[in-house]
Amino acid sequence: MKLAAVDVRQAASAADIVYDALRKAIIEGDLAEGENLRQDQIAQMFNTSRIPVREALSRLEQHGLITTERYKGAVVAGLSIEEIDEIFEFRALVEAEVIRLAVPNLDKDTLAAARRHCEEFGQETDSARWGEINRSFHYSLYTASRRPYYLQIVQTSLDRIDRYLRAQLTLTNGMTRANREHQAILAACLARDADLASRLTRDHVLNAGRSLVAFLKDQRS
Amino acid sequence: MKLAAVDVRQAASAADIVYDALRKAIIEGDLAEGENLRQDQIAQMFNTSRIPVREALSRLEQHGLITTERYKGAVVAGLSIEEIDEIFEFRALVEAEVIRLAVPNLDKDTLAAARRHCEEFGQETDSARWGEINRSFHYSLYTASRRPYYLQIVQTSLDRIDRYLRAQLTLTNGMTRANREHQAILAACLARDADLASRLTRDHVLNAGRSLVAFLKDQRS
DNA sequence: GATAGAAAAATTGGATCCAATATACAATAC
DNA sequence: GTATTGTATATTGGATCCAATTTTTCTATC
Repeated sequence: MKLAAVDVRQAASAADIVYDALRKAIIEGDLAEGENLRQDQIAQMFNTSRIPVREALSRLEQHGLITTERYKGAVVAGLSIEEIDEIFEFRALVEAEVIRLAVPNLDKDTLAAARRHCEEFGQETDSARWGEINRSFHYSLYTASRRPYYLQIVQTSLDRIDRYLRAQLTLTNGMTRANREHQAILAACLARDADLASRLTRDHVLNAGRSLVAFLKDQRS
Repeated sequence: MKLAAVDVRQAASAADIVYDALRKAIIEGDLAEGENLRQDQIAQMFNTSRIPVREALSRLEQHGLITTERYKGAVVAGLSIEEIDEIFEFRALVEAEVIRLAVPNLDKDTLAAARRHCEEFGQETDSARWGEINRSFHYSLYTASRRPYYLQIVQTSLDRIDRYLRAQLTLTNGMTRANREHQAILAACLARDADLASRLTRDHVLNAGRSLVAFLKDQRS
């Protein structure tokens, strides 16, 4: 007899499942900013009690995706223009460093995967998938930095602003610029030019931030 | 009638209280690495049920201060040398940028407060207080950067390694070097030299990291 | 005495129940 | 008609109870 070894203890708890689902829904913008998250309602959706829901909400609050008020409940967190600006500035700092650390470690397979994501991004017409492909492209390169702590921070930063980015990309045409910048970053990686890749990544993030902030300023006024 | 307005809703929940207490205990090293955290035991300590305790543990896990395994419970998280090294490298990157952004905004009062913390750090003989004073010194300057998101990240990074730093400072004499470096950083801030303050902060963090890693390598072998 | 297996105890995850608080709405005074 | 008070309902925070799982202890066997 031959069986694939599976660690059954990896089975997720109800709180994990609820957390993942809510995180995804918030990131993808399926839950509107300011929308109330009723514990009972969510519990029923997942056929569970409110206990795991509360645990999930508590975690989401730690990551800044929702805000809660005692006896009032949780609402999907909204970010001010200033907060969004700060997060993009932060991402530019950290991601520029991550790609710099990654370049020396990039192997053939990683670069090939990044190229695929890059092409996929350019060809995809379903705007709902851009956010995901964008992450895949950058992460495929970032992972080579071998800096799990950096990457975790980058992920929580991305989580906070992803919903805005997606909304903007579907409504404007920031895609073509993003695509061009992706190709330039990839080219710098292929040329093993860490400094250039770092500078381009920094600009890529800052451009996206500037473009998003301008979009939101217009939309919110 | 005239009464001072007080927002009664600020009252913390049981989960908040437990979270704060456990976070403090872990950061200060009162809970040994690998130590089991029994829900029941903690609940009794705080005269509450296990529900808020579980919420607190869930939050602590999100911040990397503990690790949990399904049906097995929570233990105080330990960091490998590599992880500690990475966190110091990350802190050096972010804190160097934060101080650079802070310098232009430093006013008289802030600088005076920083000077007090700096002197206090040099004079304090109770090693248990060094960690706290160290934070106060750096944060008094960092706050002027007006970057709440950066500061939040810096805080969680510090939280992760604080216990190791404190243990080392009590056993070795890294204090005198730290004190000298603090004075240099403060001087650069007084001279409004953002670049120098940034470089010195970067070196300060990297030096602390190198010193700690060397100490731990020796201790763990 | 050491070891494998079964029973018992301990521990966690989740469901249900109760208390505290907030919100919505009706009743009343003016 | 409007503002204020009281009441009913909805919602959250926490306690208690039950099920799933792990850890420990006991026992039989060698």
